[in-house]
Amino acid sequence: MIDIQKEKAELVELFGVFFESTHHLPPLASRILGNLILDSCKTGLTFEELVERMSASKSTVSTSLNLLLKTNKITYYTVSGDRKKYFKPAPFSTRLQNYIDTIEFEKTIIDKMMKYREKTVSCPEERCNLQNIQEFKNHITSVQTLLEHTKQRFKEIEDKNNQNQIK
Amino acid sequence: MIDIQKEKAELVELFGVFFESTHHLPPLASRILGNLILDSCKTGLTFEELVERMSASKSTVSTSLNLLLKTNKITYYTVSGDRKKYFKPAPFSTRLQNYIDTIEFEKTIIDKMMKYREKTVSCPEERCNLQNIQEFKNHITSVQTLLEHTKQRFKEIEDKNNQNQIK
DNA sequence: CTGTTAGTTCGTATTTTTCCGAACCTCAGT
DNA sequence: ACTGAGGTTCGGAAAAATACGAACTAACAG
Repeated sequence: MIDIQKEKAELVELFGVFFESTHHLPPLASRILGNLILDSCKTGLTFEELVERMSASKSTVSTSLNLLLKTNKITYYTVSGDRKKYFKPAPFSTRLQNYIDTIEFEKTIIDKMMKYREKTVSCPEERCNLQNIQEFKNHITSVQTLLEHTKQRFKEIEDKNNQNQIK
Repeated sequence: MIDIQKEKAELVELFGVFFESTHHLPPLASRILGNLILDSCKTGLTFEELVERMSASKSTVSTSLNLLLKTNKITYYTVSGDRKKYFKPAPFSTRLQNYIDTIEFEKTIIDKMMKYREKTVSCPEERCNLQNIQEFKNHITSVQTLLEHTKQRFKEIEDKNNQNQIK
């Protein structure tokens, strides 16, 4: 029993470190997200449960949750006749969309860079480099397509699950 | 002329914002990386040139460059009989490797999570969720394979270029 | 209309990050 | 052995991020 608790704590910590560095999230927000992911399929965690688990203040938990909501990392649902919010990690389709958006942004920068470079090429090496950049852009476009495809698959699964719950 | 300068400054800034948020880099390091990328195919920029362009202190530029080197975002080469270092962005193959490593880390976390979850499943929903996680893991493995493939392609191009330079 | 639950907002304390300048190091030329 | 170029290292200042508590709001229950 105590081992399971410990294993869970270590996992939350691992997720924490991962989210802090890859998603650029504050420590507490990262741990909250880790906790939600580990308990995701259960009913979801309430504000108060999180305050207790994290042993953090209400204000910080509130701010963190709002940050996670704004960046589409989590969602919440409510039950009528109950004022609590039940927080869950955002569905995979949404999380994948975040990556797609990042790549989209990267592509617009690359386009601008290529336009700038075309105006300023001064040696054959630079021309060759431009080709490489185009290759790189093609590559991230493939990644984007792959992400889009997976997102669509998850979306279908998620929609089906939602319909079952409504029934 | 002045327009080109302005366009370049805007691009450095765009790259700066992008690297700060996606690679979690300090402002100055991000701008340095942006500058190196924009001037990449030329001879590379020296320490002093960077100090001047960034109008930052030597110490900060030194620290930033070492950070960028340690995280494999840039490289440098030297010319014999010249003590200067010429900094360039790391080749695409190396930059792609960074993403591959991140995904590798993510996979180990997912594996640990799945082991934990298998021990603690308590409802059919959770079992379904586990399947989704497996699907997600399969997805990021495909991304990894795609990255690996592109990396290999760039590696060949880069090796060929290096051999030409030696000749 | 009073109390309670479920949070939010705001000002501030604390911690961490980022950057700087001064002193220092190292190698090459003289 | 002295000088200068090309950096590095270290202590600290300034700025930014993170978390906190107290006061507040909004909705509902009695």
